[in-house]
Amino acid sequence: MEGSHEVAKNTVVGLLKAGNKAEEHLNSTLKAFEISLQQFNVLRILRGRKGKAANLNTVQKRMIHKMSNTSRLIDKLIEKKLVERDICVENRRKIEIFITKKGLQVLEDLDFKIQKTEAEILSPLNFDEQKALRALINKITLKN
Amino acid sequence: MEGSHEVAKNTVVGLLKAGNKAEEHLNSTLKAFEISLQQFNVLRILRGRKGKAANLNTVQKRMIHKMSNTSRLIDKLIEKKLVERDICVENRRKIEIFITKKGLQVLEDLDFKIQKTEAEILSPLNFDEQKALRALINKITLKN
DNA sequence: AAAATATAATTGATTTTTTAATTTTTTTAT
DNA sequence: ATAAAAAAATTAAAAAATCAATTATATTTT
Repeated sequence: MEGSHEVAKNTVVGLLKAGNKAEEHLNSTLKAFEISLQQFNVLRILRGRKGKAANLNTVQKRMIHKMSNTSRLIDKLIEKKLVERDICVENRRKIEIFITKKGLQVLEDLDFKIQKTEAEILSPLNFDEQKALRALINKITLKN
Repeated sequence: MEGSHEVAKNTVVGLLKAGNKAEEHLNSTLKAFEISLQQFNVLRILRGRKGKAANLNTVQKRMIHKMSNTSRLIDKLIEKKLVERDICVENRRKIEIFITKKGLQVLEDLDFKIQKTEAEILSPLNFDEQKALRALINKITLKN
């Protein structure tokens, strides 16, 4: 019988590899648009807010990355005029971030290509397997 | 019924998050040892060779990262006396990398802690779920 | 055999990421 | 009301990763 830790080890290593493979695929699709995966994620988060602003804290929590990095990442997006930043009036420590028209446009241009890339990443799995994978992964990430 | 692309999208995002979460956990365990996850991976790859040397090319292929980075990563490990590098005699373009006694010792000291961390990462899943996850993930990464 | 091409690894320059410290504002405690 | 602590974001310094160019050796072609 297979050692329980052997399974855990392989699974974790596999998780790292799969995540990195996905990242690589996506990054190569985004490269032509001169946008990084992290920048793309921020844009998608902001689009998801349907016009409402998000503060950095919120964005950062939904992302995988460190706050100080998110801060600079937003700087880059501002330089590219894809988002805007305001100081929050109720709490001047906070900032509010909006996606611009141009940002929305870039996302629209990207949508189909990213969709294809995502399909490609998961192409070895059929629909039910994809759902099963999602369920298992969600257990890991949503916990705690 | 759920849109097929919606599933793919969520699954890929989940994959990225899960991978990053795992990386974070592992890095925080490794931090006390002043070793990065990538360095740790190289050490494990070398240990897996049971005394035989590996050339950079081989190490790099098993890793996720770029060759030029692997090169410098090895430099760091050499500085720490965890590995050694020789020029390959049959083909002087290649190099051969060995793990040292000290490197093996560090890995041994780490083994149990990493094992615990891996278990922790996967703690929301039972044994069968872990095996299922591993199988699905392997389909993704082993393909092509 | 010499020139051209390919392979393996390294190096330099730049960009990203991380860690730690700092600034600004708000909240809490005295 | 003032001082201390906490929260939100930024910045500086250091480490790691990426991209492109370079060096050194080996292989292939003419």
